[in-house]
Amino acid sequence: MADYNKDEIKRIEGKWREEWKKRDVYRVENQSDKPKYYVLDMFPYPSGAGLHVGHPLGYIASDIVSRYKRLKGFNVLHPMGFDAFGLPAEQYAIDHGIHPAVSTAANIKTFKDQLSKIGFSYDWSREVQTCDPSYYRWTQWIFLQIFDSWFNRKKGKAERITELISVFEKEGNKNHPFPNTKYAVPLSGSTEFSPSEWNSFDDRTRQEILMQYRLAYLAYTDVNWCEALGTVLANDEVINGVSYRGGYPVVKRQMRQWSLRITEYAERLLTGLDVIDFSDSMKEIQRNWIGKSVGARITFEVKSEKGQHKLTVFTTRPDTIFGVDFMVLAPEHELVKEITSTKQQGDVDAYLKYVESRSEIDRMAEVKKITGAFTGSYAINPFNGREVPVWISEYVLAGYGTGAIMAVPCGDERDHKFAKHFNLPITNIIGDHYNGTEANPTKDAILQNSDFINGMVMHKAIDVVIAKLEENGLGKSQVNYKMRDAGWSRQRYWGEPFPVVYKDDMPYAMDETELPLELPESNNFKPSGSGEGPLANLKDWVNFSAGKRRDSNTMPTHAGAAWYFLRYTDPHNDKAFADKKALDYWGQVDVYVGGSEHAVAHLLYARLWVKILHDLGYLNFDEPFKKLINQGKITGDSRFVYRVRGTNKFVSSGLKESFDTDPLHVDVKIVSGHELDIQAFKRWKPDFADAEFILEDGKYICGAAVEKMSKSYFNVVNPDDIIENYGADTLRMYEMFLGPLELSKPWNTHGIDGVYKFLRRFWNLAHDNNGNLNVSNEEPTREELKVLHRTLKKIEYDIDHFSFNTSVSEFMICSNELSSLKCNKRAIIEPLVIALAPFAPHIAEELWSELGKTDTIFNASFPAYDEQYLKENSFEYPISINGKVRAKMNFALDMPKEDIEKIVLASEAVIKWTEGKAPKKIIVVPGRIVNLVI
RNA sequence: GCCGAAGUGGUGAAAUUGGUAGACACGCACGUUUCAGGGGCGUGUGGCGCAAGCUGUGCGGGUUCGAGUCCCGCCUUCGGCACCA
Repeated sequence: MADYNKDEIKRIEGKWREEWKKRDVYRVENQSDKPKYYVLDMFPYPSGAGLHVGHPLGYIASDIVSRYKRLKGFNVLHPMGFDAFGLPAEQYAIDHGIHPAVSTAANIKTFKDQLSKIGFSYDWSREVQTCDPSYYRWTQWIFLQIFDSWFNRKKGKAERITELISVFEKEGNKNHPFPNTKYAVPLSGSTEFSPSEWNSFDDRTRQEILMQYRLAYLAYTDVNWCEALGTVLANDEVINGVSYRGGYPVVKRQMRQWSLRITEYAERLLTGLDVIDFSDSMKEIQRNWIGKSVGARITFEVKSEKGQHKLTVFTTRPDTIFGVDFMVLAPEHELVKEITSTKQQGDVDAYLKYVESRSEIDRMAEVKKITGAFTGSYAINPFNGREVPVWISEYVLAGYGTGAIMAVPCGDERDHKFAKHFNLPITNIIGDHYNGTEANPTKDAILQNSDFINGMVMHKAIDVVIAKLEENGLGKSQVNYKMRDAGWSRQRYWGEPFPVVYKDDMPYAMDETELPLELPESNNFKPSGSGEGPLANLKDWVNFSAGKRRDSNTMPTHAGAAWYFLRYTDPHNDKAFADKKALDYWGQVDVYVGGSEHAVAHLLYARLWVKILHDLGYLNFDEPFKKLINQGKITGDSRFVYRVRGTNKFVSSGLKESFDTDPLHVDVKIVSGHELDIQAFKRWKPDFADAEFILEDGKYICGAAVEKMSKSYFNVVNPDDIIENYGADTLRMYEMFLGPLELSKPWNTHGIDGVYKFLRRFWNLAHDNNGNLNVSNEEPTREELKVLHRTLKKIEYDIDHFSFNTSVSEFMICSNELSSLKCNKRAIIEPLVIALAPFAPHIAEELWSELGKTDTIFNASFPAYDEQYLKENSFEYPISINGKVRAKMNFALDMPKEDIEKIVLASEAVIKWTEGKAPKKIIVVPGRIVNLVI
């Protein structure tokens, strides 16, 4: 027994870490009489750099929640694992010749060592690693279920391919047309076939047709090809049209690749957002990504030298149909070569050549540049027969809608600029709302020059026009989504191999019993150069048998992460991805804590996989995460010294303007606040051993900047160092105290003393000067009970609202008050120790055991607060007029009776006088009467 | 440009949802402790003012007995998307 100092903290924390492990207190069972609660962290990618203080932020929050829920009587699942496939390990292997499996295992060990010191309550027996064959066996298995499914649009859900086949046998595909006509190529001409046609197709044709429907399918899709790196890059490795690494140009190139048909789930992914508890911004990011727009498809006739053609456009504004002054096609549009007139051929060819010459970078850099060419043909407005010219231009994207638009210059800014640039006439259909120099996209104008919708308000005319289009067979209402299908092939080594075998170039699912298809051993991680991944180098593996071939691509890291939360429920199962009973028992994740950077990719894929597995009957829920909390990033607080150019002289920040200087990052460890420790600086690097300094007021003051934590900025704060000096409990509480969880904030170790002092004071409440336990069994006073119950209530409220910074404050207030009351009563201390346990488990457990408890504090129950102690300082007084309560007043207990009477009379008068406009509630506090005016 | 979030002391931030703005903590100042010290404890600390007092939550209006909180219009910062018809 000693003071709560550095050595004692080490002893306590070490002791309990051991003890908890020995007693296996974190193990969770899959059945219980208690209600379940599932608290999940986004599992980390184990990078080589180890943890910095930013990483544990979310983990601490989720740990507090899970410990609290456990104290509240829930059976809590709180697992951890590793997203262990991925590019950095592969890149490291290329650079250092160390196999990804080796470096990944080493990194995982480092992570676990660091995590274990922070006192997390993970059930490590449930750990998963996505690169483990016993795990990715089931990633591959789920992939095969997706491959074996199609989306029945009539029912809005996924079904087995066998059901589609029986539909084809009975009725052909007339009720289930190809989902994506872009890829519907196996049939010559028509995209519709009858049952008898289906039955006459050979197996190869059938497979190709089925491929068009599968939720995991092969197709020629664009990839980002980087010639300089000789490899394909993922979208997030391409920044503004150049490679993330090296900044080399990137071009689009077609390759046969796997995709997931996530677009079929666009609507469900969108409506699902309404029933889950994500932040507004997170939902908004997903909504934007899905990008739903409602409008109509309208078909125009086009007259050209070669004859009549149909041109279909998508528009969200069918009400502007009479303002159409021209049409624009994407340069890639298939109709371009059909309708280009002889006279315009030169212009069009020149333009197509120009478009082709432009790289992605050029396009992005010059978005505002207006270019285009006239095709020489005219389209006919289906309502009034007006002929308008058809142009081509880059600003119309081939990949969205139909790749063609009807241009309404008075209402659309881009169309307007285009019209002005090429001197095309502009029809005004919105009267005064159009000023002749700028388009106005309003929906509230009264329509003019608009035939049968003249005089109508625009937003009301939309449905009228659609009805008329459908009536005349000229178009129909249509919903469009920006979201594209998800590319699922990566030309990489360190990922899950696709569990398929190609025969005659068609992929067939491997048998379930043959899984996992293990990643073959290799020491060659370099891309094959042909655009294929490193696995293509392993010829024996790829062409493993005559006439049979394996896929040389691997899945993206999103694959393993799309379902890991399901595996935690039953991580050692080798008969299924998880037992149905376990899945049903744990159900949805109640709280998911992680960074907002996964807003689109990971969260959408996880939601997609769960929806598919739900449709196929494996899950009884179709949203994985009930509630999502995005913890903010913790940034680094960098420090700079200023070296006078060409010298070894360093000038203090305030004086640097008088010199020509270069800023250099300096290790934050040798700076106290902003003052540099000059001796430590001289020792830091040999170059600085005889550095000279120009000081201000005898000090060297450093410059500062908030940046991402990075080794190269020397601003990384390692949690191990904090734990070494203050202990894990202080680290945990301080990270929470720093500010609201969702906020990003720079790390600053300065305030940590406050939290440390609190823990010491709390410790001292129950200990005498010699460090011996000193609690009394006296009955607590009303005042002490008030402090206790107010604290318990506040802590409950705060944890339920994920407001951990205020709970830490509340503990401080509580301990300050108890200190000044000199309260060391067991009846007060004991419940507070339980309340503190989620935040500072080590010290709580130690106090708990000192108080004579033999069982771990985890199995205690969170003390309930009692309202009766909280209402004591004020009372409520109803104010009645004619026997009806019209307002309530709260009076402080110590308010003199005469004053209360005066106020009540005055209030009644006010309420009568103002006829009910008076306040419902008036707070009256000592020394002040709030706004009583007669 | 569009969408989302947010602007409160020297600093991190509270404000139980419309009711004493700045809790709690850092920092700072003063005091104290047989205190060598950057340690412990205590007091003070939004600004102006000796004071009573005045003023104060990005800016300008509004609603209300009462606004950090609600409404309208701006400004700034941070995130997301970016020719999506």
